[in-house]
Amino acid sequence: MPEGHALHRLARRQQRLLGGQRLNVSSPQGRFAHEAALLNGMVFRRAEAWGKHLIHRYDNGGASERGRGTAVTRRIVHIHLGIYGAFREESLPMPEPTGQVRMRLIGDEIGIDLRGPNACEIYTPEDLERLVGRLGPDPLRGDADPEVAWQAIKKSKRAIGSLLMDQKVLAGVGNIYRAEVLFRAGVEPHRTGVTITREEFDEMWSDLLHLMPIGVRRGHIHVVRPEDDNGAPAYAVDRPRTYVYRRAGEPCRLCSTPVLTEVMEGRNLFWCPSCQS
DNA sequence: GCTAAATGTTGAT
DNA sequence: TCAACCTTTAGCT
Repeated sequence: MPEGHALHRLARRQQRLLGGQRLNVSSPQGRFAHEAALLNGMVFRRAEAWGKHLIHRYDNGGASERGRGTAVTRRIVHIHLGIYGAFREESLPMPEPTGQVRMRLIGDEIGIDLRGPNACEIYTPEDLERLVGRLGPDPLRGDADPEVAWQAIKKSKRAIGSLLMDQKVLAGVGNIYRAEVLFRAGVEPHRTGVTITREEFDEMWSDLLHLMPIGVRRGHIHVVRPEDDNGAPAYAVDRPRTYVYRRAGEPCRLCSTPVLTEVMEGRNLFWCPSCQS
């Protein structure tokens, strides 16, 4: 599930479920065992997301109250779910792990298992600085500066469909938001960055500011306007959520032209050749 | 019940 | 350009 909205949603939820608690940390699978041993018994302080990256912050809790001489130990965990990675919450007592559980966190009232992540590792503050330094603005973070993305796009000869997926240009946008934002802005995905007007960029940026928080709230990407539902009743559970993503060959929801598909940046891109030019 | 593909990134070749 | 990650789901049968 992980485009940026999913990671921000996870960060909020984990902060709420585990924040301030002393955790039991383990790695039933073993691949994170050494690191888990270092974290075990520490206090989970914060969870936050930068683009598709999730950061957990721990400290050893209460050391500062004991006066000088007691060093506060802090640790940072960096998690990237990749395509397969997923968290699962379990009520206590935790069931025996099924499958490959890379990291198991047990708090006061709930446990969380992490499976199949692309990355799960301990970070130094410098590692985190380096990560954040190479990410473009994240529309879900209040401090995001769209100028950084615009400067990268306006002088690039790469396709806008590639640029939107590039985490150095925009952090948190993935294959679904790429296709849908281009559709909603009427921009043909093969156009190079230099051909994108400031107005088009502004439209896509503000659309991301609008759409991604909806993704965070709902837990999935939903970008189809009610008036484009083709009469689907408001109570329908399976209302269409995307205009073009994964709709190759199907009629465009606006003009009925068959949706096209092609691999761009190693991922399947979808667009309407009539609505996007 | 089985197979293929999937919202992503890194590091080796 | 490709393997790794190794779960989940959609779409068949």
